Amino acid sequence: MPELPEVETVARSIKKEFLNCKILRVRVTDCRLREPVAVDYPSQIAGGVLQDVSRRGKYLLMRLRHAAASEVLFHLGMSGRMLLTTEFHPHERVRIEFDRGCLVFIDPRRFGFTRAGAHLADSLTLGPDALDISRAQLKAILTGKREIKEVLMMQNRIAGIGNIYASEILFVAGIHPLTPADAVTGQAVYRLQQAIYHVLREAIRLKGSSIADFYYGKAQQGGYQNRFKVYDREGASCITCGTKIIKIRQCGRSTWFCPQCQVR
Amino acid sequence: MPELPEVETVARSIKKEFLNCKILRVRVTDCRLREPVAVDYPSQIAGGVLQDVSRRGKYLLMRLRHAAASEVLFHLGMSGRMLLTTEFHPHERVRIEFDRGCLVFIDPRRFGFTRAGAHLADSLTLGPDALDISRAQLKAILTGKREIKEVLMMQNRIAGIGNIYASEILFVAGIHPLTPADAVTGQAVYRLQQAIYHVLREAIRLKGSSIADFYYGKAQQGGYQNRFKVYDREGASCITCGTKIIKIRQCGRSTWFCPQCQVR
DNA sequence: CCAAGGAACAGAGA
DNA sequence: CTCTCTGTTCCTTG
Ligand SMILES: [Zn+2]
Ligand SMILES: [Zn+2]
Repeated sequence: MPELPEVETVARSIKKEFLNCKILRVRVTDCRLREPVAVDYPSQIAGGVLQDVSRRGKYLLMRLRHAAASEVLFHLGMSGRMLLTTEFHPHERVRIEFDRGCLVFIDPRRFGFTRAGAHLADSLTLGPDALDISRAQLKAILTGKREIKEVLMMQNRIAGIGNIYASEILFVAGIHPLTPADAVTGQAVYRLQQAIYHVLREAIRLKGSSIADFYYGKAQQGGYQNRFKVYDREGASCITCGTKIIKIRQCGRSTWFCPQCQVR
Repeated sequence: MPELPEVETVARSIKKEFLNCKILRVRVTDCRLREPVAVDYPSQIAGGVLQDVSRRGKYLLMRLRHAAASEVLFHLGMSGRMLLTTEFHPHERVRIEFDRGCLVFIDPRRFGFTRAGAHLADSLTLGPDALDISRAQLKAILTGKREIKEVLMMQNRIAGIGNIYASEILFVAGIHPLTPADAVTGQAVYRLQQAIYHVLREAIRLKGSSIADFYYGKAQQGGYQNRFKVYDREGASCITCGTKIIKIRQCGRSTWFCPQCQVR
């Protein structure tokens, strides 16, 4: 799950719980993530006071005062979660103990990572954030023969969209996922921009999608998984026209769409 | 059971019984396998004459003449068996009636499948067959940090080895199952190649392993289950040094080994 | 530069 | 006793 809406949900829950709280202790239960957790990670952030929590694309950024490192960065990968709990979890990797409670990073598949330092956001080569990309910016990234589905997921062009929301957005925009990016022009650009905004906003409002055991904060579940229009609905009826939803393979990932409503 | 030696045994028994025999009728008793049996499966192979029976990794391949489909492919999954019998079996899924008798595919757990068509073997992304992998080929697949036990079971790297023979082979080679694949070098590669060859050859000679009610052909049993050196022998004494055999969990499967004889 | 595939990883589900 | 799929990203190979 951890695409833009899920990371946004997580960021908000952490901010609500721990803003201005102090980090007492940091425990790295298992450092073997996509990027190994640095040995000095705990000492870099211990003693820090949480000054802000924000999101950049799918990255989570925490700003600290009074710690060696001024920032902590997280990427949740495929299966990463951030829980507010004191209980131990089998796939727990990092535990940050605030004065008001614990924040636990759980990541069964180890595709996520965390890093402490300064100006960490600057090192990320991200395009404009999907939530507030302008129409001109969107138009500018729709270049080349790559398929539009793939381009929507290129974090260096537009940040925050992953495999679930790419399919959902293209359905709402009425655009066929195999369309070359540079063939998305005119009205379609406008529809795409609207679809990106509305799909992501609605998903954030519902606290993201909870599939495969995803939850956030105090083991709460999101609700967008009940609103999927095409994702994981192969063979089911299109909610608009009744045609059977099709699943195809695009650059190693699954894409779902309605062959009737989504034209090239 | 259906790893390389069992599938080889099954292939030989079918070839011996039905080579050049004609398929009179095909009945799909229950099409709900891992991959549903195609509706036109019976019509694709009825009338065919069995020209050859072979094995690719754990797959069974039958070549036909005079039928719409030139090949029939089987994978036995976890619990699949091929019996030469006229009697009905409770977990029977497909029955192929030759002029000389019946071939029945039985699969209680439904993890196997069968498919008719042309060039079916080409669609399988299998590595070199474990029975005739060269030392250079073996060396080439021993890359990455994955554990050697897991790599031996990756069908796209080396085809035919499953959970039973992986443990047996590593014991004979004197290699610890947790060793990273890229740390298996030099003499160990040679020992591994030899172990693969000899363990599988011996198992084929004994008609495979019969556990959990596996049998083949005319309800015959294999004999390799009486030769297991480590598989399913947790707590028993190592046949070489007397140390107690240990069972561990590796990527969701059980692995058995001798902590004394098998070093990293 | 682009495209495609693999690698890293663990669990669920068929 | 099996295989394929999954929310991501990065690297290598043409
Ligand atoms: Zn439709
Ligand atoms: Zn021993």
